[in-house]
Formats: sequence, structure tokens, C-alpha cells
Amino acid sequence: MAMVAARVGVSKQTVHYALNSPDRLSPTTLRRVLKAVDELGYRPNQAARSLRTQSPQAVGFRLLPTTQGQSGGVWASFLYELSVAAHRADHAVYCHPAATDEEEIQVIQEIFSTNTVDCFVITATQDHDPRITFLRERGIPFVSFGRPWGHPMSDTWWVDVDGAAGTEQAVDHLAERGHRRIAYLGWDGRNGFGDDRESGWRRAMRSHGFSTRDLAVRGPDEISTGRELAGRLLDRKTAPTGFVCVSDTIAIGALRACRERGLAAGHDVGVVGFDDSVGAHFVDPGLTSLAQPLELVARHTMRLLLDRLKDPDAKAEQVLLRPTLVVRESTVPL
Amino acid sequence: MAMVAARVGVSKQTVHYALNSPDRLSPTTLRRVLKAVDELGYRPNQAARSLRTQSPQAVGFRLLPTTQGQSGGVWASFLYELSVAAHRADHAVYCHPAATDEEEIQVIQEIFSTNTVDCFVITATQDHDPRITFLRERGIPFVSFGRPWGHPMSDTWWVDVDGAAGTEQAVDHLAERGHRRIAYLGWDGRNGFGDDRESGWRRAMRSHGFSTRDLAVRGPDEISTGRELAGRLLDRKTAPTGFVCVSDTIAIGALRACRERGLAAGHDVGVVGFDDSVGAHFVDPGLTSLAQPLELVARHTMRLLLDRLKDPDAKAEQVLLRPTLVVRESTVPL
DNA sequence: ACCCGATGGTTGATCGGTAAAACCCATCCG
DNA sequence: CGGATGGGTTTTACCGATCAACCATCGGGT
Repeated sequence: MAMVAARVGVSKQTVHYALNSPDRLSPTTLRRVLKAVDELGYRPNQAARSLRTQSPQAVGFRLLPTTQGQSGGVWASFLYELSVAAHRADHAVYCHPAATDEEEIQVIQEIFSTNTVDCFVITATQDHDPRITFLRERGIPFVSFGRPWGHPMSDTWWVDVDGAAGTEQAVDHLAERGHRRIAYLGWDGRNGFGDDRESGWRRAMRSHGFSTRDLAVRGPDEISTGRELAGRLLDRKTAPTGFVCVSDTIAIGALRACRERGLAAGHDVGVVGFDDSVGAHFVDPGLTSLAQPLELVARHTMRLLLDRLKDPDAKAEQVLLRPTLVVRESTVPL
Repeated sequence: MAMVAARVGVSKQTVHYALNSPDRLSPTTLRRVLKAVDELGYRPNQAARSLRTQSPQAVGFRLLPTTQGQSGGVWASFLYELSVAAHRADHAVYCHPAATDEEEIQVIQEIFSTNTVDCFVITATQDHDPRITFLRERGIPFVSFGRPWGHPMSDTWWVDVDGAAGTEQAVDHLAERGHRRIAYLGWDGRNGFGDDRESGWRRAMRSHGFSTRDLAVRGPDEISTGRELAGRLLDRKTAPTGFVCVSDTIAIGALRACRERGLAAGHDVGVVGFDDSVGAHFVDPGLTSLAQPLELVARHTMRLLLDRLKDPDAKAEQVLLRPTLVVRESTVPL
């Protein structure tokens, strides 16, 4: 910076103005400075800037071990979109690993107190998420991808995808294809996301005048769960012909159960998953699934973060987006 | 830092010593300083440190758009392992998006010149990779995950997985299961990785005394490729019974071709993929595949980076690791 | 008595930007 | 003609850690 200034014969500050508030300089000086900047290939030092402004211009993002969250590489796609949005806003994405929520809290504390990042994006939230409690207590800026179930909603910054609207779409789609007995394969345990998605199914079923009686079953998020639950339902006297599933993983299990019984997915039965993960592409027949608008989610997440950083005591904002149904052979054969 | 110093009644520098070179202080002073650090919850400011040391202690990592590289989320797992290794070495992982190699070069230049990171990890390398040319020219420190095919190998820092050794294992495994006509489904185009993997297959076939004649076929990395190539081979008079595939994607296609012909994978035919991606778990029957030792790769990558940063003109190091065969139902039925 | 090195700690400069205020000089106005 | 105005630029003072040099004390060897 000093070199550029010396070369043009102006002060350091003038160089700074040229790059950050060009309108404060006369057109001629501006041009001369920019020319020198270009010739010398000058680029401002990020560390110095962070130090002075007390803001590293970076958002923290937690990476999950692959053993978990292989549930679809959704977070991997989200991370990409987030980094695009961050880049656009001149922010860096700092990735830190954490196997458990406790560890994540640990690391968050560490990198926040050292001024390595100035805010966080929280994903894979659970009911009464301890991370959110922690961040709220400390007043650390964050935006959560996923509603903070169990916390005051209107008081927290979040972006989420409307799971209920998604499962409604799924039911509508199956109903249109002639299905009337549509089951719901969900997660067990207390879980805001699961409840949300189930409620959408229930509402849509009611509005079509279909019975939901004995058609909602639950289990852990495993392929085997989907296979067993769907299998049990299919072995009933009046078996369902449609399956709305809380995740692709469970849906893939359901597809397997169908095949084992000689039922052609798309023809005899319809199966819909959730997340449109890689598995949904790979499986045969291709799985109809609800895709989360990750690019939009990322853009809003970044926008909310910037808003929040600009005005620390602004009113919390929330964004709820609709998933879109990606139709494949599991509901509509080729 | 000044506050801690004031509280203990020592100078700033003493606090620094307490945290960074504890042996330079007397045990009593050390204890008193550390106590104050703890009580005040002091944490050093990373930006200030980066500024002074001229090293941000961060490694840059490029994120691929999800549309590409869905080839298995291998990079996502690698990123996790890399962040673990980096964290252990007190380094941050800075993620930047780039859709093309040209864009990546652009971004690398940007964040390196602004001192945002001090080195890079390059993945998904190709033959004559332009990024490597660029980085070598500029003398920017980097380690490549994947051999820099087309560049002087011994002159570049890289960590890689021995593809040839992998496909050899695959052939051995299939041979053990009684297969003698084992085909190779590869990638088309000039590609170091592909050639490497194919050479392993060829070598193993020869050592078993099996013919390779007309058994190696190639195409783009798509499920449809595997399906068509395997289909064509299966429809021959003397069809192969084993398939060693350059990727899980192609292997999944091959599995599909088998099923369409009523052949039971694991019994009638054996199929082996490469990468042990999520697809290999999800597919039915489960796909036997070659898993890359990503944790090891990440650890070595980080080690090489640190070596290189410590001594910029040290001799380049290389690490070649063996993949391990993960056996599933596509070669050994339950 | 003198010098020497080791031990334990201090001082001041510095990294490269940015914020805030001061400054200069023309123009405008009563 | 003096003072207010304001655009354009400079000055000064940081941000918070680290580096290099320096100082004080003390024990030991000659």
C-alpha cells in the first residue's frame, strides 16, 4: 500500500480511498492510483484489515463426520452454495470439524473468542438444540438452517424448508396418480422436522378425504427401517399403494420392500422420498423426492447473517422456503 | 493481552512467553500468568497473529458444484478428514467455491495474494492440470491429492491412492471367487487415474493367466455408461462374469445391466466399484468397492503442507497409499 | 576483584491496513 | 473583505500480537 502511494506520490490513505470509497477522490487521482495498483499488482492484506476492523469477514461452518449425515450429502451441497453466497459478500467460509454437538460448542467458543470468524451457520438442528442455547446465551451471531424447534422461534434467526408443504405436495402428486391409501414412513423419537413433515401428510390426506388411520409408522433413519415398515404395511390385507417418506434413506428401504414383493414402483405403488440426495439418483427405479432449494437457502442465510452483523440488535428474521418435487420413476414410470 | 499483563503485574511479552514458550519463564511467573489468562478468559487474536507472522495459518480448499463430483461425495469425506488434520495442526480450512479450473485459478490467486491462506490442497486433478502449472509457476505452496499426471512427479508434492493396486486386489478377489473372465469398465479420454486403474487390472489378469482380450471398454462416468458397456459384454457368446469398474457410478450401471438380464450379482456375476461412495451402500445388492484411506490421505496431506511451509525449498515429498477392498453382496452374497 | 554466561524478564518497533480528525485551498456569501 | 463551506487529501493514532534487542541479577571460574 505504501509502495503504491509512493509511486503515485500520494498518501496511504488516498490509496485506501481509491479502493474503498472511490467517490471521495477526484477522478484523476483515482485513475492514477488505480493504475498504480494494477501495475504493482497490489492486493490488500486480509489479516491487517481483520485486525483493524475487528471483523475477520468469515463465517464458521461445522463439518460432520461422514459416518453420520451421509443421509444424502445435503450439507455438502449446501456448503457449496453457502460458499458461493459468502464469496459474493466478500466473506470466507471457515470449516471446522465436530463429531458431536458438545464438540461443536467447544470449537465455536474457541474460534469465536480468537476472532477467527464473526458468525456461524448452524445445520442439522435438533429439538432443544444445545448449540442454539449456547449461542443465544453468549450473544454470538448465527443463523440456523432448520427451525430451532424447542426454542422461541420468532426470537431466533433461521432459514428453513417447509417440510409440511413438501409432504403435502407428495400426497397431492400421489393422489393425482390415483393412489388413495397413502402411508407415511417417519422418524421415531421427538423431532421437530419429523413432526412437521408428518403434519403435512396428515393435512393433505384429510383435505383429499383419505383416511390416515394406521397409516403412519416410524423408526430410525435407516434403509432397513424403510424396508421393514413398508414391508409390514404391504403385507396387510388392504395394503397402501403410496408411501410418503420422511427421508430418501427410508424411501430407498421402501422401494426394496416393494421389489421383494414383486411390486413395480411407479406402476403398482408410488414412493416419494425427501431431500433429493444422491441416493435418489442412483437407486433403480429413480426415486421421486422433495428437493430443498439449497441455493436459495444459502443466499437467505448469508443475507440474514449480514443483516445481523450490520445491526447486532435488529429484530430477528426468518425465512421459510418451499421444497420442490422432483419426479422420477418411483411414482411415474418412464 | 495487556489486561492479563496488568493484572499479573508483568509485561505483555511475558504473557506471550507464557502461552508460546513456557520454558522461558520461571515456574512461578508462568503459573501466575496462566491463572490470570484463565480467569480473564483471554484468547489471542488470530488476525493480529496472522498479520505479524505473515501467515494466516489456513489452507485453501476448493468446493465443487454438486452437479459435478456427485461421483460419490469422496471429496466431502476428504474435506472432513482434512479439517480434522488441519485443526490438530492449528490451521484453519478455508473453503472457496469454483465451478471450473479457470475459476479456481482465479480464486487461488485472489486469496493467496491477500494473504487469506498460505497454501492449498488441490483435488480432482486431471492430466496436465492447469492449476498445477499455475501453482508451480507462482511458487505457491500446495499439495495435490491425486498424482499430477503430465507434470514432473518427483518435483511436486502429492498424496495419492494406488489405483492399480486397487484394481489388482479387485481382480484377485474375483479370481478367488472363481471368476476367470473379468472385464474392465473404464473412463474414456486421456486420464492418468483411469490408465492407472486399468493397468492394475491388466497386470493382475496377466499374473493369473487370464486373457484381457476385448475385455476392456470405456465411456464417460455415468450410470448409463456402465449399464450399456456391461450389457454389451453380457450379450456376447462368451460373456464375462466379473466386472472391475473404474468408479462406483459405472459399477452401479453394471449392476443394473446384470439385473435386467436376470443375473444375480454375487452369484452369477461379480461387480467391483471404486471409491466406496454413498451409492455403494445404498444400492441393492450392496456394491463391493475399493475404499480410499481418506483419513490417512488427509493426515499425510497436512503433514506435507506443514513440511513445505516450514522449509519452502525442501525436496518435494510424495505419498502413495493402498486402497482397501470393502466386500459387499455384489461379489459375495449374504 | 573481574569478566562471563545463563536465566528471567522488559522495551520498543513493526506487521498492513482503517477510523477519525485535521488540514489546505478554492469558492461562495453577506 | 472576513468567514463559512466543502471537496480533496494528509496526519495521526490505533487494532493486538510477535520479533529483536536490551537489561538486570546471580553464580562460577580465573
